[in-house]
Amino acid sequence: MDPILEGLNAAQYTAVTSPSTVLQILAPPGSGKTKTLASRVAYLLSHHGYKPWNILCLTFTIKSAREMKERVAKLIGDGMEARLILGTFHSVCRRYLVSYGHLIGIRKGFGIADSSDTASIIKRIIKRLNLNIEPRKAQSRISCSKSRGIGHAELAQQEAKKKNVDHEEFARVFEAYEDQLEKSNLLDYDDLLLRCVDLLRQHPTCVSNVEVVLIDEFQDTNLVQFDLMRLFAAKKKSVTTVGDPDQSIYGWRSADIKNLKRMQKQYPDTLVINLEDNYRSSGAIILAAREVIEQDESRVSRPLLPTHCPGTVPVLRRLLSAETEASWIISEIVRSIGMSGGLLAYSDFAILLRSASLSRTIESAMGKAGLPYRMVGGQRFFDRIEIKILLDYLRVVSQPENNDALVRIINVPPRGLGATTVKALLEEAEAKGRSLWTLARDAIQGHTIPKTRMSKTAEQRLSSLINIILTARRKMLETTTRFSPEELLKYIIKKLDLKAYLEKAHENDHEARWANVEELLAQASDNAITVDEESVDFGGGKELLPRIEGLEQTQGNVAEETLSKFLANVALATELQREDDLTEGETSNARIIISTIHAAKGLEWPVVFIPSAYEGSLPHSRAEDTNEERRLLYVAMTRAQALLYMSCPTRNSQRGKDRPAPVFGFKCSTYICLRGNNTLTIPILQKCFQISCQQGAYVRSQHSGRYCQDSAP
DNA sequence: TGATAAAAAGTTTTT
DNA sequence: CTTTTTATCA
Repeated sequence: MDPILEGLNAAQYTAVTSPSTVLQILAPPGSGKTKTLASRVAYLLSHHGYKPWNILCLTFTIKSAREMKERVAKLIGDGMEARLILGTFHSVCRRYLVSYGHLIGIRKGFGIADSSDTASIIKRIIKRLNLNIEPRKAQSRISCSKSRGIGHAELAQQEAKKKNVDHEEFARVFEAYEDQLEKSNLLDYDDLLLRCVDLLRQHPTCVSNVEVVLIDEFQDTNLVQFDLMRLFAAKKKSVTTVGDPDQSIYGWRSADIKNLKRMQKQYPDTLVINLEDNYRSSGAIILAAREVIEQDESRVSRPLLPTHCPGTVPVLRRLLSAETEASWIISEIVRSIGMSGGLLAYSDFAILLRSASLSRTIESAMGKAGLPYRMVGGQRFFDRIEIKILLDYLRVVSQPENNDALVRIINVPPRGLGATTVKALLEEAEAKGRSLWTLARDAIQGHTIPKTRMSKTAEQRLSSLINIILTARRKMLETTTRFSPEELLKYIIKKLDLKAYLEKAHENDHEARWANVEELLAQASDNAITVDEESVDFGGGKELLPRIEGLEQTQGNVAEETLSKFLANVALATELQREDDLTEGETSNARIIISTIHAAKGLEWPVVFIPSAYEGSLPHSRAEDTNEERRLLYVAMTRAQALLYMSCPTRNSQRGKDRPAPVFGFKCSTYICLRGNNTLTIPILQKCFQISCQQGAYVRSQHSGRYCQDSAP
């Protein structure tokens, strides 16, 4: 039997081998979704004779792109996987825009504005226009508009009819924002997709080679991504999507579940295949998870069948405080490892959180107990201040006309150019229609004399900054051999005397910060940063995208593009793979994982904890869609293979002093109680669901048997 | 005008 | 408990 088809069940086999050109696979948690998709790619390659460079495979996260690639490699090998067009929506779009952006007037070497860039641009605009919209709101609204394919021009038209002050102000912010991005030659996350849609609409030949499009996590696509799918598949109209409506947890990012139906309408001969068997979790866990998801009455019922035995029943535990909760989790971990006789390792445990900020108590308890852990999600490595400084320097080297990056570094380390001076310079540049960089450079070189006055020392220091940038640029452009951003970083660090600056500015923890800098250097040098598949062979002269007859791809300076790609990868990377910190003989995977639920999607562990499962946190108090929060809990629960623990503290010490937990109409004492035959009723998401509990699971309770009582003193 | 100190306010999830 | 804004001083 063909090794590609080995070990597939009937439904998976049908999905992998289906001759239908349009396929919609609905795959609940643990049903072998990625396996099926990877097998289909392998099958198409080996049985249909497709060439890998004509297959386009889109995912949402870098992690799943990587996994996809590994799986295909395992199935067919032969280096085929490296030649697939495979990556996240954003990275693939970036690739097309780099190669063909010139066709729709996108300037060479554009940068990517990450969410903090976006935030600061919007903040500045609102301040300048003297509006009183909340910057965060404006930001999400802009992104929402864009994800529905509505630009500021269309929006302005719409708003003209509405005649609403709020809307009008928003439209102004939107326009100014777009204008600012254009000026700085930046594209934000939504632009990457939106402009790629423009490109493919106007120049469909760019993707005329594409024979099949495959999309993972289809329930997370938004309208623009749906358009992208259509456009990518325009020639052969062959599309395979995999997804699960029950795991749609990105509605807040404008993911539109209607895309499933929309796809069936777009391609009338869509074949829908349901995978139903769960190979991941114990029967009891599936049962509990199903009870949660089935509370959603608007949901179309689809079966999820356990293949494993019932196993141990999930546990819900109510505890005094977040601290108690953390130490309970730790004691459970230690106990399980002990009782399993070493069968379970640290890496078999995961703690999944609604919000990253909840990790604090758990992390500190872990630290005290000396358990090795790794936090996934939360603050990104690249968001650390010292790293951002360096990256901003690189961005200025890459694109000096990026005003925002320049503003952020112009007085770091302090050069005597305070807010007022910078503001004056910016206004002058604006008035002259030049970038801040050009203005400053010409001023220093004596071509023009700026109106803005500054002190002699400030002028000298500014001059040295400009020289650093100019020299760095020259270094980069003159490089003909292998170039790595590391050299530039080293040069900048040396010139700035960054170490001394960090020691002065962050007395307490400058060592940790310097370590981060060194980490960044390591990442920049060994290409580990190029998490994105396409970047690996950049220097080798391999083509980014298959060459298309009669279409010219942008060719640029190799070093310049390496730097811009490095920066793009940083902007698109969620986290950094750190395999190198194996301290004290531990292996890097011998760690307990603490993660947000969102970041845990697609993963699985033998033992999963879901702390802070109380109303206000899950469902989150600021969430708009309770059903989505419910699905979030469903996703979290279905990460567990053998043991599932949920817990909730009765008190909340987030604001310093102990205070009763946010109630939101949910009274622990009323809802959490042990009924006659060992059945716990849990108030999750307004409706109760029941988990029958094994006798003895609570024997170690401080409240010997009396679960009905509120444990708060 | 810029740096420092004190006060205030703010916390969802991610490409 | 931390980060960002505002008031004061050099």
